[in-house]
Amino acid sequence: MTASLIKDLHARTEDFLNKEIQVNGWVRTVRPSRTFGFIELNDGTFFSSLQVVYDENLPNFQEVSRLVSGSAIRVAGVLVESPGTKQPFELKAESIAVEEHCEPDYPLQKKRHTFEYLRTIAHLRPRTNTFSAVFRIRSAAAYAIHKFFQERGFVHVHTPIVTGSDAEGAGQMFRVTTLDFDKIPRDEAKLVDFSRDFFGRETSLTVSGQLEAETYCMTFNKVYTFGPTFRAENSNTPRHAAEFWMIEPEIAFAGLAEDMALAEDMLKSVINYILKHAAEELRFLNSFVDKTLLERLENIGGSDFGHITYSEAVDILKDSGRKFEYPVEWGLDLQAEHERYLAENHFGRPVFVTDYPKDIKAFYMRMNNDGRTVAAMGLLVPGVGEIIGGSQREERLDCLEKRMDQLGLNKEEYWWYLDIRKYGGARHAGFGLGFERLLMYLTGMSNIRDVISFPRTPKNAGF
RNA sequence: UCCUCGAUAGCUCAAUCGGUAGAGCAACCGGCUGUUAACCGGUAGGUUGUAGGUUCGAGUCCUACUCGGGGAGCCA
Repeated sequence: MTASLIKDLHARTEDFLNKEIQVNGWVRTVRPSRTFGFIELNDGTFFSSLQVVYDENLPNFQEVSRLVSGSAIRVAGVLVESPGTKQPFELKAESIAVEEHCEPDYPLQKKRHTFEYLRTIAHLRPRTNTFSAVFRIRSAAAYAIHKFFQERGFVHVHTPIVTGSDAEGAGQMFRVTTLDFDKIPRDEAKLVDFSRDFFGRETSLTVSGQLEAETYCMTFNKVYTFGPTFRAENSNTPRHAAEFWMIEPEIAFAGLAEDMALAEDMLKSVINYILKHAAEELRFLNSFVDKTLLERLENIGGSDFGHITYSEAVDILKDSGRKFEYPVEWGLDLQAEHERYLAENHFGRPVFVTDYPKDIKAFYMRMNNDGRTVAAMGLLVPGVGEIIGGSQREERLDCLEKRMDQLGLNKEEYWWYLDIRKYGGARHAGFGLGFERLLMYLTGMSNIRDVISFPRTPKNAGF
């Protein structure tokens, strides 16, 4: 007999009820009595477990009653309606074969563990309710993002992980090398001779696929990337990881307004997909992790995101009457406390902030007509902070070159990026979405380390 | 990297003024005829994060380090 999936038992119960079936899975808990007992069985296909009822007619009744949580078993029996109130049906076992016993020092218990402890057993934590919910949602959200872009004609571009550009400008980079650290080759000036390294030049892990994505945007009109990104910043916060996944769409013949509309549509689409396809998981997270989660996600579909300019944000903060630790002054970047006030107190929903002063933003952002702000946007979200950063890109070659000169950037390093402006460059815009930050918003988890399977943070790459 | 708080049994925590280590859960043994964080009884389980120091005596006070939480910076 082929094994049935617990997911299907829930989806098409009538097809299985009162029939002989087999289910393979892992024991979550056993509750034995003298002549019978219950097993919570989880097969990984569905959030909820299946209750198995067994009794002393099993030849291996004693062995089954002593099963340690975590053991892998195969159960054959009849699916029947359950007299208990916590589950609609249960499996009346006719035989239980032990696939593999679990050692008694199994670290997971039937009670609550702290997330901090579970991080030390990252290889086992997906077996807990919370993490199985988080990682199933992660999978569904990734699919929902591809679905959203593919259905709108976006081309998925795989931009390189290893990059030769040392000036992508988004942060500290991890170096990629095969040089022997005990015998580093040096040139006449005693500098490291990267011409003898694997790629014949200095290389690093990417901090963004945006510049490469822009080039494909000028071919396919609408493109997106979805891949790993690496930042060697010594950031020790619940919102930063050294390795994370980023989604970066880029659209041609479009400006900042279209860019923001795209971001809003995408977020709403992903949220609606998750509400529909991960309902069990969201219900669980709503009761045990964040009591406001479902309400927040359900409300977002019907509400429009806020829109303010940076200048308006400064005015709102100044007029708020709030005492902030950091000063609010036009030209200074918004601090975390300011962003929180805007998203959580003033708007109470996601809000786009646009048109930042040029001096606090990247060189490639399009200069506005006022000459002192750029067409940039950030999406602030309650509880997480900045989840998206984007801009209309500077498509005018002379403006871009002038800006690079002002900032002292080496134009030769960017020759191919500048070429795009020479050869039929068009207006275009895009943004970067931190996938883990989106997941924090979707799950209510408050630490980025708990929404990525094996998190890499400063001093932590043990798995 | 800075500020701040913390580290005690496998896990979650307690230990009064500095006086010599305690509970629940897990494990193990036994009981229980519908449980669902099952329940009841028992057994075992400790170099109190590491290294120093003060003291007759340190889980408790001091110093350094390691790791972790929260806040900040950098950013997504």
